[in-house]
Amino acid sequence: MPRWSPDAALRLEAAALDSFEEHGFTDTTVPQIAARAGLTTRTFFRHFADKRDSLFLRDREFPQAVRDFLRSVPAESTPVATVQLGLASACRGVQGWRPQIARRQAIIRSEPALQERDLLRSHRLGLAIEQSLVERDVAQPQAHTLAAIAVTCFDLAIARWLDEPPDTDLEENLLAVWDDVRAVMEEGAGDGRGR
Amino acid sequence: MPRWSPDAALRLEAAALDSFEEHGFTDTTVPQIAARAGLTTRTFFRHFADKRDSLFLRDREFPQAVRDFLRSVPAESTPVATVQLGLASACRGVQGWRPQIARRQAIIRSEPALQERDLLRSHRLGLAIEQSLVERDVAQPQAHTLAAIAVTCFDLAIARWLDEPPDTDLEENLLAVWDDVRAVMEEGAGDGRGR
DNA sequence: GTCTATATCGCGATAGAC
DNA sequence: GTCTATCGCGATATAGAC
Repeated sequence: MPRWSPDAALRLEAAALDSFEEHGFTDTTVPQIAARAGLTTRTFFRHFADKRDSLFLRDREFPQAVRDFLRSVPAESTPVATVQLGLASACRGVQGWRPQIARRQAIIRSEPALQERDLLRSHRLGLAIEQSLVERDVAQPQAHTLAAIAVTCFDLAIARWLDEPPDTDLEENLLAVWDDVRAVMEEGAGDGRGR
Repeated sequence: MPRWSPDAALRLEAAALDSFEEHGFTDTTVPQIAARAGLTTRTFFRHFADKRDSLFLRDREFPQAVRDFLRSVPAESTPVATVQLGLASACRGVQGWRPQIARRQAIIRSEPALQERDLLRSHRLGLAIEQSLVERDVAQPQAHTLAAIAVTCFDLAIARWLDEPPDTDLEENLLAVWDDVRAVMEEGAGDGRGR
């Protein structure tokens, strides 16, 4: 039997989520979280950069997963189609985590510091998409913009999804959002005075 | 003669910028910044939420200025045209601050914690645009998306502007970026297989 | 303005895995 | 033995309470 079990980060994440729900983010101390996970404060900080970071363990591998998936999309696929495929894949990856995501969102909403950290999550997702597009020979500015649009759609779809019954399909939400965005885009493609 | 001069926040901001450039962000302490501005640590925290915040004093009034400007745009203007006018106005407001912005960007790039704070700046600008659009009876999701695109364009234009000679016009950069975005949008308006 | 909690992190030691 | 994850102690600065 090992002296320490190998899932320290996961236990810390669970302990943090529970603690934040019970006492609120600010009134929870790192020693409390660590103790709850059966670990020390020092160990907490070896796994997480700060208290906020403990809520975002799950998202660490997400950008890489997106990059990996986008690399598997055929080169003939247009940038927009590629991004759509990527988002659909991301939806499938996220679909099963709805309860945890809902719990986390509730905590994030309650704390500006966490909202800020959540922006970093979005930003990193955008960066992964942007880099993947550049790898596919999309020009930097276009890649940047398209990635920003994609992230906006994704976040918007998640927000709507969490407002709906638990069995709703995230991917369907995403398609609906994408259509909304397309409407904005088509207006934007004109001369600014409608088409 | 007042016992304290009325520009405490401005002096602290300048002191912070200088200190960060000299010793780096992490190696600069708040007492150092405060002393340099001839003030106490306590006073620093009366003006700024945290160390990072001292670099973003200028941006506080920015969202409100954008809101005010957008309220002055005629109601007949389409959402996209309105946003374009708003960004052009923002460009004019920012144009004069190029040296300070360039110095700040260099520091931000060096420190992940500051990059995260910078995302909050973008987010708040987006929020101001989104809210202004909703006030003009644009539907929430469309307003959200259009605001995200606008912020993306603005940030991209600033980034390009800082890479170019000091006398370059920011507004011209913005128009160029907007055209790039329009290209992406037009492809996005199709069936995902190009047009 | 002063005082204090606690977030954060450097360092050396330890204990199992291989 | 070497490597890695953890622990325990201690120092400092941030940030907020009084």
